[in-house]
Amino acid sequence: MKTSYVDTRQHLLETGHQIMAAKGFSSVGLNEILRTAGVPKGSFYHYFTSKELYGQAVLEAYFTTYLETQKLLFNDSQTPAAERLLGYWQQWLIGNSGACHEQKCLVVKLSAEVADLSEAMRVTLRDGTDQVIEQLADCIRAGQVDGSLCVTDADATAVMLYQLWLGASLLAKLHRTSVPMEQAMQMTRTVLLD
Amino acid sequence: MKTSYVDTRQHLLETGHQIMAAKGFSSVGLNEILRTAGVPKGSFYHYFTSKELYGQAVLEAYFTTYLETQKLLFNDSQTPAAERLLGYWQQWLIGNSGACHEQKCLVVKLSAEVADLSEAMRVTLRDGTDQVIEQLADCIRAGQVDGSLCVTDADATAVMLYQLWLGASLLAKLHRTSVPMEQAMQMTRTVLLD
DNA sequence: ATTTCTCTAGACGACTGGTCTAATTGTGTT
DNA sequence: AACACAATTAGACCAGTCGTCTAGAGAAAT
Repeated sequence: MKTSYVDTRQHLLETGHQIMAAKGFSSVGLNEILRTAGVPKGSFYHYFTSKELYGQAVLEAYFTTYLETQKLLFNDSQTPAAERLLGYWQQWLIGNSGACHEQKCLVVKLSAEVADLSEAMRVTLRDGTDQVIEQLADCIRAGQVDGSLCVTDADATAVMLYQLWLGASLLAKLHRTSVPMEQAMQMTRTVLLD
Repeated sequence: MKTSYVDTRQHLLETGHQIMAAKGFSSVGLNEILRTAGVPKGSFYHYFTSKELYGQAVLEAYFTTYLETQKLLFNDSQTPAAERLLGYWQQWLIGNSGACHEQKCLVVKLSAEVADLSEAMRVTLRDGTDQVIEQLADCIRAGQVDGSLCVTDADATAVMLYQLWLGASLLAKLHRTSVPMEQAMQMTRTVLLD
C-alpha cells in the first residue's frame, strides 16, 4: 500500500515537530529527521525546498492546530471566561512538566535560536504568537463582559500574561521543574481575579 | 610582545560571547570563533577541554560581570530602591533595542537551545538566573523598607518580573522591535508602584 | 647553555551538514 | 503491451563539524 504525497509530507512535519521540540533547529540534521520518519534522504527536496522552509512549514502546521485548539477551548461559552483562561494555562503547565519533560511549545524552544537565523521562521513565529495573544485578549474581554474577571485593559493583560508564561517556561527548562510555571500560575490567578 | 595565558583565554571568552549572542551555540563552529579571535585552532584545546565546557565558561564569565554590574547598580543606597529597579529595566530595554539589535542577554538567547543539549550549561544558566532573581528580590525588599515600593511579596514579585522580561525579550526578538519590552516596562511600573 | 614547560601551528581523521543530479519506480493512456 | 511522463529515491558531492595529533617556537628555570 502506497502512502500519498500529503501523508508523507504530513508525517515529515510531525516528525520534525517532535525532534525539533526536543533538540532545536540547528543541532538537528535532516538525516536524523529522515531516518526517524523512515523517509529516504533523497526524497526530502521533493517535499520541501530547503531545511529553512521546512522549518517554517513545521511552525505553520504547529500554529494552525494550536490556534484551533485554543479557539475551541475559549469558545465554550457555557463556562465563565475566567475558568476557560485558567484551564488554558493549566494545560500549558501540565503539558510541559512532569514525566515527559520534553518541550511541547515550539515558541519557547525555537524563538531565540531561530529569530536571528531565518527571516521566514521569525515572521511565522511572530505572526503566530500575535494571534495567540489576540485570542487571549478576546477571551479576557469575554470575561469582562460576563463579570468573571476584574481586568481593566484586556490587551495589555493578554500580552503581559503571555510574556510571563514564556519566561516561566524558559526558567522551567533551566530548572527541569514546573515550579516556575506554578509561580506564573499563582501570579496569573492574582492578576485575573483580584 | 606576547599575550599572556589569561589574555588569550579572556579574549576567546569575549569573542565567544559576542558570536554566540548573535548566532546561538550549535550553529556556530569553533572555526568561526577562532578565526574571529585570531587564535589558531591548536590553541583552543589548550585553554578549554571541549566546545561544551567552553560554552559553560562563557556563561560563567557572563554571569560574573552581569551580577557585579547589577549589584553595583542596586547598592547605590542614595537613590530610592524603586528608582534603582526601574533603572535596571530601563538599561535592559535600551540595551537590547534600536540600532544594535543583536541580543545582549545570553539567558534569553541560549536558555531554550542549550537546556536540553548540555547539562553543564543548563546548570550554569539555572544558578546564574537564580542569583539575578535573588538580587532583584533584595532590592525590592530594600524598596519595601524605604517605602518607595508598594509590594507585598518581594520574592514572588522578583520572579514574576524576571519571567515577564524574559518573555518580553523573546517577543522583542520575534518583532525586531522594543515594543514588547516597553509593554513590560509599563507593566513593571504598575506592579511596583501601584 | 641546556633543559623544561607553556603555548602555537595547522594538517588531519572521521564524520555530518544541506543540496542536487541522475536514475529508478510508479501510474495512466494508448 | 508499450509507451510517455510524473513521482520518488539513491547516492554522490563538497564544505563544514569537532576534536586529535605531532612538531616546533618561545620563555623560564636550572
